[in-house]
Amino acid sequence: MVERQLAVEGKNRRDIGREAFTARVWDWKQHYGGVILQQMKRLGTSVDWSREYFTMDERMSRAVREAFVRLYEEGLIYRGKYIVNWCPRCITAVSDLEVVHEETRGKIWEIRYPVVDSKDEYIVVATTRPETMLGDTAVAVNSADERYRHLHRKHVLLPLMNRAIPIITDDILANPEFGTGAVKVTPSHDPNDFEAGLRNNLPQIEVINEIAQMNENAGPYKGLDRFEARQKVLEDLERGGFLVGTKEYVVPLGKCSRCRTIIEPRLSTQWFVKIKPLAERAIEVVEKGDIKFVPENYTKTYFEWMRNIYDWCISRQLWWGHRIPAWHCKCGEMMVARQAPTKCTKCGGPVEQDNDVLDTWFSSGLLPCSALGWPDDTPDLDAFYPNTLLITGFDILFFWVARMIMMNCHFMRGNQHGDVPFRNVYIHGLIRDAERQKMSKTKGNVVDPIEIIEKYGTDAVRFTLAAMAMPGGDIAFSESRTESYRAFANKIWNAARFLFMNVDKAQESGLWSLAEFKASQDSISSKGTAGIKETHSGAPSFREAEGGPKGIRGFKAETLEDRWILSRFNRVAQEIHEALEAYRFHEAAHVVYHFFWGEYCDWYLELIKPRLAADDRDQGRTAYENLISIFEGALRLLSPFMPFITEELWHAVYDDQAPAKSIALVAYPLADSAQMNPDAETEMAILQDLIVSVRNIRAELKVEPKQKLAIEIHAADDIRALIDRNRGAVERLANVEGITFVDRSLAKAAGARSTARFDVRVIYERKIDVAAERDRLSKELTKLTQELTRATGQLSNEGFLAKAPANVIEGLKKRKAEVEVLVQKTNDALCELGA
RNA sequence: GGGCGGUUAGCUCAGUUGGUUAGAGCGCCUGCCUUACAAGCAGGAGGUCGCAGGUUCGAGUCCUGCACUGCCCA
Repeated sequence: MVERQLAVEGKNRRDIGREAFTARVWDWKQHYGGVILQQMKRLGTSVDWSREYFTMDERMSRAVREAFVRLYEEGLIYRGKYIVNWCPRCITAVSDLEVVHEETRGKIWEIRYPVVDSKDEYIVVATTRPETMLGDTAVAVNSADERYRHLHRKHVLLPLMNRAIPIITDDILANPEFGTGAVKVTPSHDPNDFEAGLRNNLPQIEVINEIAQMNENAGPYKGLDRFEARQKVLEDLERGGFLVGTKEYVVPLGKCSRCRTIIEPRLSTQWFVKIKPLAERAIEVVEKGDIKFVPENYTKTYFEWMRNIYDWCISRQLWWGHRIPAWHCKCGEMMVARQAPTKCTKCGGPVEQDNDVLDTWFSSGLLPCSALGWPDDTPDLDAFYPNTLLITGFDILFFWVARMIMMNCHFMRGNQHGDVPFRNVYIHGLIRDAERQKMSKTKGNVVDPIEIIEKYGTDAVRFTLAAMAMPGGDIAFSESRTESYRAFANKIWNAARFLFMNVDKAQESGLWSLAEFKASQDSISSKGTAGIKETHSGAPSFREAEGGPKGIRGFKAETLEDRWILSRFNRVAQEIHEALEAYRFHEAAHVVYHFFWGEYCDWYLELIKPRLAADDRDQGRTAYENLISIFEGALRLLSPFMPFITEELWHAVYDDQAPAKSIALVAYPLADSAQMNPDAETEMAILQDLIVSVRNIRAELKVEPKQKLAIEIHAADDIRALIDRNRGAVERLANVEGITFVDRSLAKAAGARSTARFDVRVIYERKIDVAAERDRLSKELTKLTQELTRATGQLSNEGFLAKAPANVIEGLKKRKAEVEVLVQKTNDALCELGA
């Protein structure tokens, strides 16, 4: 980024020098590093700010030097002249991972090389990079290729350079099936040719320099840019009659991931980590399950890569980064040391530090232990290593995760709590932009979270991300989802307004006050705060809260809706707990959303309204107690997703006398199975069904919303009793005045609805839309009949009865009975309509 | 070329070890400013789960092939 700024000023890093450049990078870091921290704070991340560190801190540098020196001493770091991916723009080597491959339309040229001492005989080779022929040192053919058998051990004359080069056999490089079966070999400028060159002891002739210009070995082409040279070479080949043909070809081009410049494979002296020994252990720990990936299919990707790994080029010809702790003397001696030597250990002469810096991932790879104080034996290291969980994106699985595993397993070998850097790796999807493009600093398509936060609020943004974070999938950032979760935050706020409005009234009349709620909850905070303390078991931290209180305190389940909401709360707490344990954040978000909006607000608040104003003081007090205690529990459930709004409201619920400094510090709700009540849930479902049915009929009959109507209900005694007990609720929520129970079935009646448990009819004089009703009923009948056929078929299938689990059979029987009733009722209704 | 994933409602996507009626948000249609909330409430329409086979009592879910598509690595 700093280089880019310099480019705008018309400069490059060499113009200003190493020192000034480094200073500018620090400036940049000072400025933008702060921006990132600000973003984290705005996002409400919960981090231990006291342990903040920066890659270039002295602490980190010490760890890096220690790691480098140890690996060097163990023979796992070596220096050598190898072919590397070279970016002629950055003027540095880059690792394999930093090269992006792109398929580009290009050409392939066929060139003939005359055979020495053989008139009119040629070998035709094909290349996509004719300029590299200037550095050719051989032509390779397959030893089994009959076409060239007679030419083994002969030479060809390299056109333009007039240099005799040998014809060699190399079965790895030369594939008889491909093209002419003969290939030119340029050990200095192609990785495969480089290997072949080593196998065959070929000279390495470099013809391209560090900034991709032809050098003195390129003879007349010296000084030309590589692409200009390509044109010139082609022209000269053409003129000399060496160019046989040209074909269109899709060329895989390697480009620099930083600047998109085409990578030039180039020989240079670099530092490497011998990776195989480290990779073996890193594979083993994952195989043994010491480290688990979520989602687990990344394990396969990981193995795939680790088993085909190459030595890691760790040196960079850059100026920003950890400098390689090696010192060179004019006498040729090289010293690798933790402390800078003052003079050469061999000749006593002055020494100079190696100019290269380390690949940034070298220091990042140490992070799990270095951030905790390694190489010192610190209390932090003892307490927190191995870490429980690493959360990251799959795009740096190899860059970072794999290297952390390799390096930490190596340096922490023998650690009493285990050598692995972490137990679990949660790999989240990437947040992509609207076009599903990966966001990146260099591409400049980054959506600034602050902007979205300013538009929708942090809570909405966090909830969106949680709700869309299904394991393994990317998130195409969608503002419409964020919008709906902003509405959710608003819903929570409005629910709170309703509560506090009523609480104020109750407080004024001396009926009830938040102080009573606080008193009933005191025990909540006394036990188990949400477990910050980590264990070496690697268990998620919220497990720690299990010793704490369960369910809802201070709740008096007096009515059906009380028993129902209490049961639902506990079930939801249970579901969220399970979802979070499995890193299924989207499921947890979904469940809590539906609970709060679809159950607490839509039903419980509506049902409890009359009780808040009841004449009976005890009844009123209970209602407030229940209302607030569920709300408080819901806030705790919601707080990890929406920390800001829940924090604010939570303190308000305790009238600013909260039992802890923050909602984040109290126990996360735990389910209490004793507070679950399946009967209440079933009964409530029937009531909801009834209310919805009536609303439904009213909508169809287009009854004026304000007009209350009487209804008739036909149902079995127990259902009748249930409805009777909750008569008020039905009347209010279904906009009904007067409920009559009748003994005759209402299935055939107009303006009626039937379920398996009841028939309900709205008494209304207006004619129903017969055609529409018939349409609806026959559609339903089709569906029901299909279901009945399926169920009957299954239940008469001996295989099913023999093999299916009992509860499934039981359930199906029950359902079949219901469907039979419904088919009957629907048929009756249709008959009545004259169908 | 090798590896991994995706294909479910108009759109964006859920749907864990196969099990009763496949869900959500947005959008759409109808009606409501009902004193918490119009960023809302009530009701509704909309799906042969990519195609073709197979395993099974039972397949959106498992297997094989195909089509289209995305990503990673060479």
